[in-house]
Amino acid sequence: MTGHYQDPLDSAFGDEPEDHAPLMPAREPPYLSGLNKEQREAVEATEGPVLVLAGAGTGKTRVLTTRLAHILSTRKAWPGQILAVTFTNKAARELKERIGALIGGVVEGMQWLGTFHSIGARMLRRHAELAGRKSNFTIIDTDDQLRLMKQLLQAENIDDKRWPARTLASMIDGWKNRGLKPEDVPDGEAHAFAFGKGRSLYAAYQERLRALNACDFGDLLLDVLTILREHPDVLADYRDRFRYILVDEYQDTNTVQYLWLKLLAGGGGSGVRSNVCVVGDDDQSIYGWRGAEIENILRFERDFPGAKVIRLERNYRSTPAILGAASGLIAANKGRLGKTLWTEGEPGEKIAVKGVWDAEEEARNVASEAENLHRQNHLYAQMAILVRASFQMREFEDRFISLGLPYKVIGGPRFYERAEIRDAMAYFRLVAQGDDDLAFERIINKPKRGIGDASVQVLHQFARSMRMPLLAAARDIVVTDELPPKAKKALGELVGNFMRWAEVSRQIPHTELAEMILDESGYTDMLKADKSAEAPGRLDNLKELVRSMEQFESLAAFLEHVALVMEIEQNETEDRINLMTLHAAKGLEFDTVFLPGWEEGLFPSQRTMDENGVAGLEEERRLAYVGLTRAKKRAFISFAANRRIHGSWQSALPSRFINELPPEHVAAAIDEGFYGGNAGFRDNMDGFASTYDSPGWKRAQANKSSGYTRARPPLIEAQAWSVQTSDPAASQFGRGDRVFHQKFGYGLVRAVEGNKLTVDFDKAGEKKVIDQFVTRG
DNA sequence: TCGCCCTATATAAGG
DNA sequence: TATAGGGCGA
Repeated sequence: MTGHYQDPLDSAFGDEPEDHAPLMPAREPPYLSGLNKEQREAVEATEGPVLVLAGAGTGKTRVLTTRLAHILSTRKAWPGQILAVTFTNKAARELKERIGALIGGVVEGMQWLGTFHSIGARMLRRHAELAGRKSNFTIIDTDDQLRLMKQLLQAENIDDKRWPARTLASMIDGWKNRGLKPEDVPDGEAHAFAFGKGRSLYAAYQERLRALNACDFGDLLLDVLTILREHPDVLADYRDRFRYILVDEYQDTNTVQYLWLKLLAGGGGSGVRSNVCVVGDDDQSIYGWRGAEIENILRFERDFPGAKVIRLERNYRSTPAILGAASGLIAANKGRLGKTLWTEGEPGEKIAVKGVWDAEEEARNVASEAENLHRQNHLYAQMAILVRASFQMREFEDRFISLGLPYKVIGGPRFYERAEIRDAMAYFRLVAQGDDDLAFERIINKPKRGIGDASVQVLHQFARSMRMPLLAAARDIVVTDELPPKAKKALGELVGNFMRWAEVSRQIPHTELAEMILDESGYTDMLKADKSAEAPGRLDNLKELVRSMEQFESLAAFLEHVALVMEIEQNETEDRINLMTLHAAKGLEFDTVFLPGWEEGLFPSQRTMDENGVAGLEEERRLAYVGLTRAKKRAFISFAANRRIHGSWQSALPSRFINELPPEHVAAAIDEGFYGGNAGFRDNMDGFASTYDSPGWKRAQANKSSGYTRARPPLIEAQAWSVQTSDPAASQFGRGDRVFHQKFGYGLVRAVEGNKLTVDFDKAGEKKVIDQFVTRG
């Protein structure tokens, strides 16, 4: 049986002619065998611009690696003549490893295979002087970025309560993502921050970075773009060098990356017909909030006239049922390039959709389902729970811990983002580069050595007047009487330490140096004295940090790696269930996928819809599509009628995405007891499918999304799903009423606010509930 | 300068 | 509900 899903938007492009020259079978290289027709075409179409639309699970990575291997083994280019860009280090690593496996041995010399940022850093170090920097510039992290901006706001006397540094940081990031230098920022946008100070703050920030010989992640791309634009000789050199260009996840490129690429690839009427191949899937574009422009991929054929478009549509991952559900869902989006994914085999299990009372029950269900599968010899490692927001993880973790079910969280705070690691890194950075003021500020009083804000201010003043970096200024200030004796002594010791560390750094291995710094600075002692629960873990992390330094030749090499990679590799052999956000799941696959929290407001996220309207909703829908297509064999979707968000209870309707799943691929269930004591409704509702097919349900959905007349749904839905939409004035309860709630029991109404009641429950304490969930008691 | 308490706030997270 | 950061008293 074949699942074949017609996509109504599929006619956006015509079929490609089959015009490639057939290879002689006898001489066919082994790596080509096993590729399907389209994959093979994508591998062999090496010349001219190519867009490979790779649907979920269609063998994209295989095509990418084979294509590169093909170019190398047919000697079309040397490794150093290929530019291959990815978004994540993981993807870059995987490419490198798999090419090696294909052509035998390790690939040497692919120095231009990497992330946008690592390639940007490489280029910028080569031409640093053209961007007004020295080639040993520091790459600052988001912490440093924020600290710097706070200083700028303070210097400008801007109230950082009203205009938080975070907001400025994200505005500047946004501008950099769009390739805008301070002078390019449109007036209107510059005025959006602190009464028109946005642009000058951006300029001041850049000025400070330059003075610090530092740059942020955005600069790694924007400065390179500027250099390529303003120095035709440099551009010509790179154009000449890169015989083949390959970009992975093209739908995630932002404007700077796009402009950068277009310059290098010579698109847009430059007359150069370059061999640029971009690979991506418009249906999996989920990073608009990070600056990604889905338009880039939609527009590729116009940017590179005569581009060949190859669609990979045969899915090797999921069952027809899963693929059918996902295809049906994504069909609701407009403005797609359109693909018709298909697969072979038995239809497989339907998507299980289940409504539950609250998040706790949802977690109980998922856990017991997982245990069931595990008893039937399914590996936990082949199961994943994909949530929209990380706060949803808590319920699952609680449940797994109490059951002793092994789990692991993917993503989340990364190793190099931990405070203790950043502190240690700041010490190392400062030893390597004495004028790294941001690092110095970070650790000047960590561990506490009696140098408070006041002393730091004095030091700042002094450094500024002497036009010196802070560390050098500290060395000078301790022979004056500018500082109080205590601070003066402490600072003197610190400066002495740094001078000594810098000295011995030339003589001893950097791992030894690292240990010396951590011990002599008092940092390890501080953690040893710390009796909090986290302290031992932090000490372990520091040990791990020193251990990971061993793989690097020098301190400088290590620092560059950390700045760009931010993660530490860990080998995983234990059988554990995976818990992560939907975003973190992109590119992964599992036999079984649990998709909890499909509720209006949570998924699709209300905030995204408020901020970005239909485009936001469509991105949420793509996220749902990504989630579903992670599943190979089975998917479980659930939604909870009630959820505690930031401590207060909220009720929600099932996600509209549930309604958009083709019914033939869905098996729905309502949990027993969902209607609690409300006997009489249960008979109508024994199958959820009948509910959401019912006219009442459709009407409720229509009212929900139409936005204006929010009619109160019929009582039956009101009871079943609750509403956030009922008339605020209509609460039938008043202060002092005695009420009963299904979950919390009896209580006394303390306050009424629209349809929200604050109830003091006898057992559960004070809670906010929606009036539809209580009855008179 | 340190530490405690109070209050404001709350997606997603790559490099 | 949890946490982070600011304000204020010792």
